[in-house]
Amino acid sequence: MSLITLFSQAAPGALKLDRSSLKNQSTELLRTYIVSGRIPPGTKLAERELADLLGISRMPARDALMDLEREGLVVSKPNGRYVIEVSKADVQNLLQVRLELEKLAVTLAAQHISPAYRAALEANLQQMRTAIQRNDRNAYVKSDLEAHELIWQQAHNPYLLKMLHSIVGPIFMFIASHTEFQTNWHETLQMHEALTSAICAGDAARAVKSIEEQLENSRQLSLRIFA
Amino acid sequence: MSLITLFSQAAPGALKLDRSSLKNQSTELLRTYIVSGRIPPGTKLAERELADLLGISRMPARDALMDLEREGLVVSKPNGRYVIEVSKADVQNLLQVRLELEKLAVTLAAQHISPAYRAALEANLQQMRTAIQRNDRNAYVKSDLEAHELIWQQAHNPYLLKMLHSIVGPIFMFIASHTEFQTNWHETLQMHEALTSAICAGDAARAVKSIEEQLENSRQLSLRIFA
DNA sequence: ATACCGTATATGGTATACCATATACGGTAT
DNA sequence: ATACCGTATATGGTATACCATATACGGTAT
Repeated sequence: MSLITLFSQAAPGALKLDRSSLKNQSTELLRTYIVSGRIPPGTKLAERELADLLGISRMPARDALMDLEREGLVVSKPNGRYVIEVSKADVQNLLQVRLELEKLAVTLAAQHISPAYRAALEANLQQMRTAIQRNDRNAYVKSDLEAHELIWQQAHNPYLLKMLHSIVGPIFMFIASHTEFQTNWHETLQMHEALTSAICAGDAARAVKSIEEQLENSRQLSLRIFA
Repeated sequence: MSLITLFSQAAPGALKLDRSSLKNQSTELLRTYIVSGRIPPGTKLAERELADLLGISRMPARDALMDLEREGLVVSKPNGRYVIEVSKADVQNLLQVRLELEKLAVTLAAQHISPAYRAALEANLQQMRTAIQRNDRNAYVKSDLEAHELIWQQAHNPYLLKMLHSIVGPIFMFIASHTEFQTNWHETLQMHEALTSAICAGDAARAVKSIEEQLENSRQLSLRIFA
């Protein structure tokens, strides 16, 4: 399906951009669409088409595409740019790297625990519980991402944060493009609760164990998708 | 010192670019100069100045600078782009992340050992020994980098490789900009030999231990620089 | 002498036109 | 019918002009 069709069908109102930093706005808009699966893997992304669609010139559109390319969500082929298609090996490799980075992140977060941070983690858990009660998938995914984001922030290592951001994009895109395979929400909630409690207790070892379980779970899910 | 002065003094011949892919050539040229310290931390990098210097238009120059910005070697401030200045905290944070990635890399490399790969590692060690005998600093640094590159490649995880590439840039830049603090070459060689032997034996645990020592050494060196 | 204000200047951002190259596609010779 | 060749077309790459904004700097009022 063409890019234009996808946009005009799904999001008639989402195409307005402020007149400041068209490049960054385009990047964020495209990233959201790609990671959420609304622009599916394999979609062709041509500079001119994108520029026309957003009502801007080729330059900011081009810049946005190059950003996403470096971010790993877009690949260049000799005849144009495309949304990445994540293979089985890709998911395994991505999760393998992510695991090590997340282990470091939870370890550092557990060392930097503070009352305010504890409260933020608790508030996030509450959001997740509410989302589950209401059966609100979007709210659930959002709170899930925010939980990790909180931990990454609290590690106080900007390089680690940057790497986690960049590796998580393709993983979430992959999961989003296979919504038919649902995660068990209650199970995930329990794992989040265990992780939060370990971090709040300053127990790095338990936190590492918890994140290992959580990502092993993701790995199993992705294996089922390819099976 | 201005960018133009730095270039014209040091490298009268290095400013020729082919007419294909000016952007990538500019990126590589600049990266080499920054990582080696020939363009020192804090240098201002203006699009127009760079374009004039290379005899190209602003667009490929701009693209190159944006590449390096995402790579972490350049930062944007409200009044222009600058070569990063690595603080004490930066080095610690960078090495902390690098350690986890390198541990994963040597573990995977040890699992993928093959005769051809063994030979490549041995050849690299020989290069390093020759460089030390000849007291050739450039050849030494080159063989050092190549040793790591070999291991990263052999891990067979493209995402890990990409991350290691991007994190090592600022670290090498930092070390290069403090050449007055020399590493002990023979000590480094011994550590490389130990690491190589562990990987060739397929002994992941020993390889991890070896890379830990090596990076702890780098950390101590950088601490001395700031002391 | 000092504080302020306004203009000059430098910067990155954006739009547009043109170029090089690779692909797609249709016509033509056999 | 098939293989080939050449042109049309789409793509990203590059050059250039203009714009918006932030800073620097000099003049002027007090």
